[in-house]
Amino acid sequence: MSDSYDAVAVEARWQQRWADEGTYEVDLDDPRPPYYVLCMYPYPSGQAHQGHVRNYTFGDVLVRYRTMRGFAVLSPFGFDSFGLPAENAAIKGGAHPRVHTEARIAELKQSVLRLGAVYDWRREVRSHDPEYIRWSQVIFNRLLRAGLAYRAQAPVNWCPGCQTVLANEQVLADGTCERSGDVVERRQLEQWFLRITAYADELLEALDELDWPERVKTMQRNWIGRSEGARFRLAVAGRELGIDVYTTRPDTGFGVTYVVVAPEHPLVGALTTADQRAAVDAIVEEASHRSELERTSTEGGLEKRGAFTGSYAVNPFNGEQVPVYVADYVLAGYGTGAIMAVPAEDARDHEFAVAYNLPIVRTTQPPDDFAGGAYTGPGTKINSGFLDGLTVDEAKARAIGWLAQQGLGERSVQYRLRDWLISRQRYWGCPIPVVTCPVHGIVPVPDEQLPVLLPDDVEFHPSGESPLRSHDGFRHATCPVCGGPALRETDTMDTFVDSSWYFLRFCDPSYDAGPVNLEAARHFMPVDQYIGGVTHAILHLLYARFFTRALGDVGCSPPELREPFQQLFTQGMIRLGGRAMSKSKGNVVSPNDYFDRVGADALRLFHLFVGPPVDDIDWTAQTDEIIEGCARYLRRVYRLALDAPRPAGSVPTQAADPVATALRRTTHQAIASVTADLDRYQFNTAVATCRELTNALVRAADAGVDAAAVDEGVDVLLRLLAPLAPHLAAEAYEQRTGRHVHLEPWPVAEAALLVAERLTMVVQVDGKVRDRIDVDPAIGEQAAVELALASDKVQAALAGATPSRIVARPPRLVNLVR
RNA sequence: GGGGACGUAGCCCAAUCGGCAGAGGCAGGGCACUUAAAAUGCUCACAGUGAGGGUUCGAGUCCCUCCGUCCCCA
Repeated sequence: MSDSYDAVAVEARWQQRWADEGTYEVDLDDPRPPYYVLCMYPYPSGQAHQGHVRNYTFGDVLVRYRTMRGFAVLSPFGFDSFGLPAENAAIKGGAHPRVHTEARIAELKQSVLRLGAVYDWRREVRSHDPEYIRWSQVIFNRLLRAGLAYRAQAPVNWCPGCQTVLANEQVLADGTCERSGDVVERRQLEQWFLRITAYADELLEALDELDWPERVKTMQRNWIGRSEGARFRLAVAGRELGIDVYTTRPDTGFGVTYVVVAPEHPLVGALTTADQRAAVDAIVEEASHRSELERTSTEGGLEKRGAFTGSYAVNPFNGEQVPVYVADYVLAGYGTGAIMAVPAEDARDHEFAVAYNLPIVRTTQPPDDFAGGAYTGPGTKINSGFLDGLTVDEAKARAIGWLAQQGLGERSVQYRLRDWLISRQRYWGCPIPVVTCPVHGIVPVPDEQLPVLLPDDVEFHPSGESPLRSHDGFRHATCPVCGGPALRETDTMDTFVDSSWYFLRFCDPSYDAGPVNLEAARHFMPVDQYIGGVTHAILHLLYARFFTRALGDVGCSPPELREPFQQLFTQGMIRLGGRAMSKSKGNVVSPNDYFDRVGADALRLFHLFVGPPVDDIDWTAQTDEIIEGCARYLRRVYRLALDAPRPAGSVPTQAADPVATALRRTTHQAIASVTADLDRYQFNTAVATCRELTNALVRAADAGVDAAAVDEGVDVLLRLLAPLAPHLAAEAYEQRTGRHVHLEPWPVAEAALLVAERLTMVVQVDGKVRDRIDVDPAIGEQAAVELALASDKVQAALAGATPSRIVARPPRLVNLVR
């Protein structure tokens, strides 16, 4: 039964062989040009899910394809092994996070191996490894010394149920904690920050040069949120106080009819008069319970979300006194935490003004058909004193100049981006390596004493409080400066820190003179192809870009390396029942069942074939049938490879055998087409082309077409399939030729065979197809028109009329217009 | 509310520059092989491109409006 293909056995054998022979291990001294392919390293959640399969399949296709193209492809793998789920499991009575995590890693790794995706496993990195912790902490120390890490008070998301600060993404849209469901509060706490804002401009500008999806670049631009405007000081009537405001619309200064300060603004107390105290306090109290999202939304109106402080500010533009309000729609963290409100030209100010009966003065003339409300478009300035008659843009510049001249303010650039809060009151993360000494204050733990490791003998409290706080052995340390007693920092780092530099560590993961081997990083970086989910479009990718720059600037990485990921590819999501497939939603479909039933190649082929890699896919009732069809196709290829005639001399010439040449044409066109598709991530059409070639070869073999031409086609087919269905291609190729397909060069198309011998030229009369004529592809315009006019069908359609216009696009089309 | 992407056979998807709407597949019908079934092979049908308008000799492709789905920002 030579025809039967046992996918499971064959796949296991080749996986073993690639590992044993180190087929995909590369080193610094490799003479081939380097190429770095990387899939985002996963959080180890146990068995792989289809999203992993999709991701690693795409990556593996590129690794194998680039290898056949002659590159030394660096393809490492690792695990983002710190994080909340493991700790939450421990709190609920599960195993210790380390035990839990390592079991999950083993499971996930098993799935990845069975997928047949190839990695240089010598380079495996795991965030919770002591060596990785050590170097993360060294990096922290460097950033601290350079002033890029600092400690400060900041308003944070505090979950009273979990007794910890939450990251923004752990707060649900309704302002509750994703874990406990408690309403998240805003609190002022001392936290560690990384100064990503120092790189805001650079991170923004460099986006232009990146070969990334436009969508992702746009998201990053919005996230950084650069805006230009003015910052100036408003005097408070009758008081020795000034309120600093920031505005992107200094041209609207004459339309300011009130001023708003954020509930957390430091001047709230001073501005509030005795009779307004109760109302203001109520707003401040309420705002502390609302999420930022709720506060900046106008959903449900702005009534009851602000209060008059009792104070008045002076509008410097016209000298009028305007009331100062406290309202939750102004955030303390953006700009100066206070705004000049222009209800005529800002939607939220307008809504607030209507709700509180405040005056509205237009300063830009809206168009005649304007429906009313706030007008934010361009136009001529009105009611604006010295700005009258100017355009909005002219007025902005003039207003800023005037403010500066008066000594009131200046041009100012603001970013929406804030510094990165990395403190987590959690156990399962990289400890922040500092101690607090009563004499010397905050002191970093010296490099030679690193790593500061997590103690294993801890108890997890259902309250959610970090076990490090109550672990005396960890908590009590000695001051590195004086040797006296000191308290160790118990906060750990956000896991996004770990994932911000792992790609640099992969270049030489055993390097022990620093976090990054500069020579290896210069050799392999930047990552040529980075592949992952679009869910990381903002945070991970922005942090990684920041780290790459910051590490270079503090001497931990090549300083000339500014961008980590040259080319980014973001794959689509997998949905089941209309929702994203994810473990937390409990709707995952395990790949392991498919490995057992139809083999990894069939599942890979499905993911490649079902649609464009960027598109989301739906896992439906039809999915299993398509996968079954992929398995059927692979068996068909295997039979073809075993049954097709072996070479019998060289391929015949065109003149000697036109049928064989037609087959060769199909073969070589397939090479060109698949090559172009793989270069553009169009895996679905690459598979379609392979199937087309297969159909042609099966027919040709059955019809007894020249054996050498069929043999050439089968040889090419198996090489084209090698990146897509690596086990089957390897097995079939070895059976047929005795050689290892993954060590073969990628096929090259013969240019002469890419041009069709004959083409069908369409002849239209008045745009309607009237005839199709077989022509030489090199036909000239005149000859094409002559042929068209010679057609009986065309003459019949013309009905004796002479064309008034002839559009000739040889060799494809001639259109005769009456 | 603002910005963006998408909408092609029953279903998933193709269609370089605006030039024959169909490459590939799933499901379905028929036929061959078979005692039968499975497996395999061959074969057939199925849409005029969400709706409407515009530009053009010619529009799935470009422009406008509307509908629907998804994403981002508020």
